[in-house]
Amino acid sequence: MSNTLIPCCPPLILQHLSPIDAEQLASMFRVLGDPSRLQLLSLITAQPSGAACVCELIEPLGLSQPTVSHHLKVLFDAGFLTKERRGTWMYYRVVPQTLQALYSTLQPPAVGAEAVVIR
Amino acid sequence: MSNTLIPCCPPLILQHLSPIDAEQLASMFRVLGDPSRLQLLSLITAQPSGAACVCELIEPLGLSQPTVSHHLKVLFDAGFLTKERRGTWMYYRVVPQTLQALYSTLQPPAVGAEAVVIR
DNA sequence: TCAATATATTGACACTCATCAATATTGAGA
DNA sequence: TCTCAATATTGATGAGTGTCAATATATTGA
Repeated sequence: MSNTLIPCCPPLILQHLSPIDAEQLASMFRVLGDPSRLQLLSLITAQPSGAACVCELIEPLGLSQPTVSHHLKVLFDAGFLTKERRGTWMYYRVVPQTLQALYSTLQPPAVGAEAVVIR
Repeated sequence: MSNTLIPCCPPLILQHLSPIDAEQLASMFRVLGDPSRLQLLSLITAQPSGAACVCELIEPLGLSQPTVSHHLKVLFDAGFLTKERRGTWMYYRVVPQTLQALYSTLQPPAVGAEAVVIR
């Protein structure tokens, strides 16, 4: 009732982080560590269709076309976006599972989380 | 049953992200975008007492003392750690609320999340 | 006050990366 | 095939940053 803890989301803990895991995880956070890329994720998500072409993203970001393409490539390579051709346009779409997986790494093992959800 | 969605965690959406919010959020992710800093958070959390002094963190990280102090300062300045003097030692402790707040920004408004949890 | 220990700061260097201009590539239509 | 529009790539540049050696600061104990 008055419990302020979200049932499925126990306190965040980074457990047994090997150097390799740390580098992998850090590389994902590094991708999100740029305001333009966060705005891209936000803008694409905000589209009614859930997808956006490059030309729709240039003006709201206030960056050059090559720079926007660069950021989209970084997001794509990291698995945050998918892309699909439609004629000359390339439509990008957010992959929610990637963000989901990312912050799952900040939580205790899924077993414990599952248990809390189920019981 | 066969629903793969976690009840309390609807698809991640970054909504209405202003340039200022984007920069603030990105700066937090940037702090986590370094493997040494992730390892520091992991190591400190793993301590039975929940706290660790600098001298305990140097050897497992394999970095120089000034570099470890530097990373601790970055984490402290961003609100991921607290510090407390005990004699000549300085003990650092993880602030779970900061990590919690960080990934809350990746989710839809709490209202929607609450609703999903309750039903 | 002095010495020893723990931590923080400074300065320098190498490396990464965000950005743009210029150019290349791709696809559609004539 | 040619042209045009949309996107991607290349190369260059400047800003940021992770790292260390050297040094400074702070605390304890004699």
